[in-house]
Amino acid sequence: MKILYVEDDLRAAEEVKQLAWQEGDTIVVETNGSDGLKRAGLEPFDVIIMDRMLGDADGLSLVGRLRESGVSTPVLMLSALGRTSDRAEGLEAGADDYLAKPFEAMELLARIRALHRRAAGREHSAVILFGAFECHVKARTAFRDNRHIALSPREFELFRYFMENAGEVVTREMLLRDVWNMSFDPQTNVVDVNVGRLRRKLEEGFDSPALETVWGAGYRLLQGR
Amino acid sequence: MKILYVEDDLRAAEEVKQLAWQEGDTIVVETNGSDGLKRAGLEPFDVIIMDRMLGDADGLSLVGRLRESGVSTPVLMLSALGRTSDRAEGLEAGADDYLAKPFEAMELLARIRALHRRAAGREHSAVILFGAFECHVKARTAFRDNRHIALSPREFELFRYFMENAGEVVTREMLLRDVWNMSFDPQTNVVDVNVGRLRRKLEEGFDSPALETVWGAGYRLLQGR
DNA sequence: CGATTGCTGACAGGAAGATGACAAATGCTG
DNA sequence: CAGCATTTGTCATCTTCCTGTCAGCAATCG
Repeated sequence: MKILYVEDDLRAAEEVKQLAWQEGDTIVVETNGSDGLKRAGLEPFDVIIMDRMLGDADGLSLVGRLRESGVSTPVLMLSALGRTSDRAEGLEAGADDYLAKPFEAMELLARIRALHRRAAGREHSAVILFGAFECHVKARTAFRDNRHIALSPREFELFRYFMENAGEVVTREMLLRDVWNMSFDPQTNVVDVNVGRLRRKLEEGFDSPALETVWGAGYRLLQGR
Repeated sequence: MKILYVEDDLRAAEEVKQLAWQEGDTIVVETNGSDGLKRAGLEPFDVIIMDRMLGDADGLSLVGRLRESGVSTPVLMLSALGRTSDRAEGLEAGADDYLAKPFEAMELLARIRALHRRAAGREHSAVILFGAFECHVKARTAFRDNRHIALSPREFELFRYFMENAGEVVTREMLLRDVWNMSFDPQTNVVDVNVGRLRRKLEEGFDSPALETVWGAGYRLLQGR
């Protein structure tokens, strides 16, 4: 992945650069706004990281000018200002994500990667891992602790959805909308029944639970170990 | 060349990484099995180097799962075990080469390069291997466990297509488009019938199944052992 | 304890897939 | 060219599997 990092704090830039290099990404650092703008227009980057406070310019206006000149590369904005209003302001200016300083270099890279995935439109990878679970999308197979689990079409779709939202609460409305493609309430308990079926298959022969019921809200996929 | 190196011994990884970088190759290091698996499913690599002994997994099973999920990137397996039986085991699991520890970083890179050359030519190579199956494209012959299997022209085309997409789900639409060269739905069950015929020939006289029906999706070629 | 929310087994209708029979097309052989 | 074998698409039928519905029961909450 090729990244442009516009930052005047060289110490911070160096740390991120090191880590990115270890991860196999290339980072080009520009230390002021105008050079950054120039560079972004010249070469194609996968992602741009932009500090909000630069010596010669405001990150906000830089993003604006970038967008104006037709550069649609996703931008992650960095700022010492952590207030929610700043975040909103940044996103409004055309940034795609916002991270408050100070941050862990690792966190930054993770956000960058997520941003890139989102932008590339390939949110879905061939393999999704979470806890003891594996979802092989292309092969349409599911595993728990390396043990294969046979799923019906609907169950697999459900499982994949839970894997894509691993650890988060998934509501019945979300499932109806995204798995059943229904925007209305079918007045039945389709979801419950099918989640129940999936749960049984995921838990049969294992000790720890796989799907947790969040009372009054929905369901949540657990680590499974 | 872009290389994925799954290794928990960071010292060893670093040395190889340095050298590879000098040679103009990019190495991404993952230090445990599940991250390695995830990464391999996300990005395309030219070659994967995999340590056999990892903290959280066995390299052998990782290769197996990789192959099952449709990743056909060549894999070089590393191991402290130098016995010939280990080598054979590694190759059987789906690795393409095997190198005993300790090794010279230079030697590793040479092997990697050789592997890549071999694999690059394999795109249109005469032989496709997967599990117990062999497909000799030029000779138009098929084998399972070294036993020859007589196929009709259409059956052979089908078989080759399954071999090229080994481990992944192949839909009826894909088959119609790529094997029958039909962009429309013939409203018949041509595909079903012919897959059935192929299946019978591939399974007659063997214990384990060869073609799995993935309900609501299509078919999938299995390892056959 | 009543009300709400969630779980589960049974069941039926239907969709998806498998298979045997048949026929048209092709190609080989004498 | 006739005769035969092989291939391959079509069709009808049978089988298997999937999945929504519902009713009754269990769990949770106030």
